[in-house]
Amino acid sequence: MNYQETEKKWQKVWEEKKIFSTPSNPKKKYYVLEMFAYPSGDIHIGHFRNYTIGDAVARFKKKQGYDILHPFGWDAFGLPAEEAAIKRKIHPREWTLNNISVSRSTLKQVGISYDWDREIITCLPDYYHWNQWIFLKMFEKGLAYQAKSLVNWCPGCKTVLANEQVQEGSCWRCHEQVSKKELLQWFLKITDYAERLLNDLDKPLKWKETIRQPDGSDKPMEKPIEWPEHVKTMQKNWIGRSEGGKIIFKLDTDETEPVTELPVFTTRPDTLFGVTFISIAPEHPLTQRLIKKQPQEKEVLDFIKKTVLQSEMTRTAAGEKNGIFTGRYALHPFTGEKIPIWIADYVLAGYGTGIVMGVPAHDQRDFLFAKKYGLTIKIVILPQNQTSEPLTQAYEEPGIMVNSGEFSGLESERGKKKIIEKLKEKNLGDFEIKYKLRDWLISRQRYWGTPIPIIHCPSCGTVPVPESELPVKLPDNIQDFIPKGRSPLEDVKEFFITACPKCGKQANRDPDTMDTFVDSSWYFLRYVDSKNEKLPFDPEKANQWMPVDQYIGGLEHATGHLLYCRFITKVLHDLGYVNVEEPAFRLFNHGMVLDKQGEVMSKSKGNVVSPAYLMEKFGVDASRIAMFFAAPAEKELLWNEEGVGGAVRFLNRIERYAENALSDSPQIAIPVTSSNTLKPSPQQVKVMEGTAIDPPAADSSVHDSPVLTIKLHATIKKVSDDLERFSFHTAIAALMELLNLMEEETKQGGVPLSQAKHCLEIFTHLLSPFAPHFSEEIWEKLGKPPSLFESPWPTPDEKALLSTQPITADQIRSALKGEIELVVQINGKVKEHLTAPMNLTEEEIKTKTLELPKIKAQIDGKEIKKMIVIPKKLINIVV
RNA sequence: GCCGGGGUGGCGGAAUCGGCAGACGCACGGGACUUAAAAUCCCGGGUCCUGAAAGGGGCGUGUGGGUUCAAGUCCCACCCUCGGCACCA
Repeated sequence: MNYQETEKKWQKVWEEKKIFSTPSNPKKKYYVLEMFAYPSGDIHIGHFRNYTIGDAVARFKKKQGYDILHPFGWDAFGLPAEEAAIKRKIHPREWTLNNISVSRSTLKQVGISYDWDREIITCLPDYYHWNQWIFLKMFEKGLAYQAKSLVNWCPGCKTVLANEQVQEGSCWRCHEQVSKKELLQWFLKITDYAERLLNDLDKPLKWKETIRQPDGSDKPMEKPIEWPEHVKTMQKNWIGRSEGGKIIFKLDTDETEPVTELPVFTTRPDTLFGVTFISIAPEHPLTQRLIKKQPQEKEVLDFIKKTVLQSEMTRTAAGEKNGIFTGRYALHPFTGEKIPIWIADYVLAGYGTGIVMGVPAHDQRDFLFAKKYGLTIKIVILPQNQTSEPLTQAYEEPGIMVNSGEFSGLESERGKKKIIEKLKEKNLGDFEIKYKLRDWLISRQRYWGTPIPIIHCPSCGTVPVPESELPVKLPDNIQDFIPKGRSPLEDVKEFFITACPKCGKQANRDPDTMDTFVDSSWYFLRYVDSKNEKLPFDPEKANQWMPVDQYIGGLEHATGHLLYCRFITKVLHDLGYVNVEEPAFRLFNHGMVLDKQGEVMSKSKGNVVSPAYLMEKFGVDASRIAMFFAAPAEKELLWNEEGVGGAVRFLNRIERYAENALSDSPQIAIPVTSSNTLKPSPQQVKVMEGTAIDPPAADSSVHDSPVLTIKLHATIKKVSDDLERFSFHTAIAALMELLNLMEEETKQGGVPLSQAKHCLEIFTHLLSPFAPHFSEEIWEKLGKPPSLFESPWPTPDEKALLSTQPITADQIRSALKGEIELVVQINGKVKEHLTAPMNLTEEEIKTKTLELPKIKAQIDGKEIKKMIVIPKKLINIVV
């Protein structure tokens, strides 16, 4: 088969017949979505793997009768476009759109079943218009706000970063060490949704009725999202909920100072009586006031200066903790005792209140700090039935409270509650829940992004751009993309200087652009109505198609994109634009593609494999089969070209079988020399012992091979189940087994032409999600009308299925004789096999087993303690 | 340090509910066909011991223990490895 011709031929048919167009009124919908692509050059083999998985799912579901939505688009804003612009002196738009057209053409050539009519490109105004719209809706609700705070600053990219974009203290993109800066920035209030984002990971949610039940029916259902457990766990850790309490320590003051409160957050209120110091983050605004006019003022200021300048990495690296005494004291809320206030570098300004109560006996960090500076260590929790002994490290487990006034003797878990309750009465504390999750910082001081639709007016303040004036277009005429630490848009006067929508006086636009994760946080909703000019999408259409039934992408987005898109979906839900509360019902994470040595593919290493190259060399279908077969889809794949040979051979064998089965005078099999030349030479037309498959018998007196029939139905079941659970490699292995048996049986002369054809037909259906072009071609050769993808997926005949699965040909043969092969073990070790009629009683089986010569010999003289008979499986003799 | 995944032939991997470990394939070795090569087809293979051979026996799923008639699968402890988080009070 000439694969290149075949590929083109069927891609054209699919397009002409609009096979993959989305139906407008879905009855039984299925939304398959792969994460869209960032267009940097052409797509690579990693993308190819991702999209091929989605393609197989979409084709399988289509054949099962679902109305499919399977769209694609481009995550087109972002820094690399600017970098390219600086390096090559071309406009980011040009670079981006060029890459899109190259990548799109590759994707079309590999025949992924997208509905290209719904394609979206986020850097075009008809898309980012709606980023701005969503931003304004959130601004109205108080979910978008501007605040001055300590934010992550990347000196490499010269812009701020969201928490999710800082990895091990470095920038996710350029890997420079991230520092902290205090800046006025825009945030989205994801923390308001922390509790829901956490709960909805496990809470049963109502889904529309078209999601299929395991039993095949289509009932409404209530169940939690089906996401991999590790993704859920990562999100839970990221959200980081902790229950505890807020406790107020009052500053020890004289009359000259106002009453000052030092609130702390703790998860261990039960250790309150063990507090021997208070520590405050160096960045905390209160510190400056505390130390004013203290004798050690200068030293403390020096310490703060030094610490704040250090990068987060060095500060948090080792266990070493540094601090300095402020000279001030706080008062214990129960005892009134004076407690020294320290400034400590291990206290984070951004979490809790930025002030911590130091309990060295029961917190390892406080312990190390106290040891270093010679502070008191006071034990207030003891393990059950133990007496107090000097500690070598903090005791952090629960226990019995001691030295805790009226609370002594209480079990610590109960004590937590009691202490807070008492403090609440005294107005010195309350129960509180804190999250590690911070609000989502979305402003970026860069050009290539969505302009923030806000105008800053000297008299009216922060004014949103009216909806009717959207989109605020990104200006084209920009000279300089080199980052300077403030947005380049500030230098584009026509853009930056504008009139205030309220008072009409001269005002400035907000010069920052949005984080590109805003674009990807709702794109799946745009696909349902990608050309809408009035709204980001029609709610009715969204309710028809949402949620995404199957989302497919890499694990790198577990705490970034996958959290943001859940957040924005909930916001849009609350605003009444969509019914679902979660964007995707099922999530699948595919593994990465690495090179032979297990190294990540990258341009700089020069080890990138392009789909275009594979297409050229092996054809799309053989490449797909090789990729599916090489490793489970969720695991990483070490790409090795040698594997493709096996895939090519597999397809050739199918083709050869088809040629034999379908030839007018099926007398012989013809060895195929290469996939392109199928011309039998006279020498080749010679039956050679062992060289070829004998033809399927045309003679109708030959009866169907029952072994093959049973295997065929077992394979239908196996492949269907495997597709459902994303086990593509075992599905292909099952097809290989079937082909092996088809050949073997045919060779024995036991397969009539009609059965050979029937097998091939079913085979073609089962192969089609993996090798779509090839399957269409065989389908056509079988005399079937195109397209194979309009023809339904086969279902196994239950009567032809054996109860035991999986089954080998030999097992089927025994079964056909009404016999079953049982394993005979002695003390759990396999010694013999017993072939016996299927319906023997346990007693008969026992007798037969003991008659086996080998078994007789082995148990000779030993006492049989017990015999265990597992019906249809095995006999174990215990001696 | 904490959380999660994983460890099975030369390699990728299979074993879906505790019941024949190594399906399927790659690479390899032998053979057939060929002037030759390629292609194709056939055969082989966990490992050790024993035997001239047919055969027979033992050991085998990271390590050590346990539960069970039976463990790759369940439990406990540990080692290695990959990924995430990392002073979150």
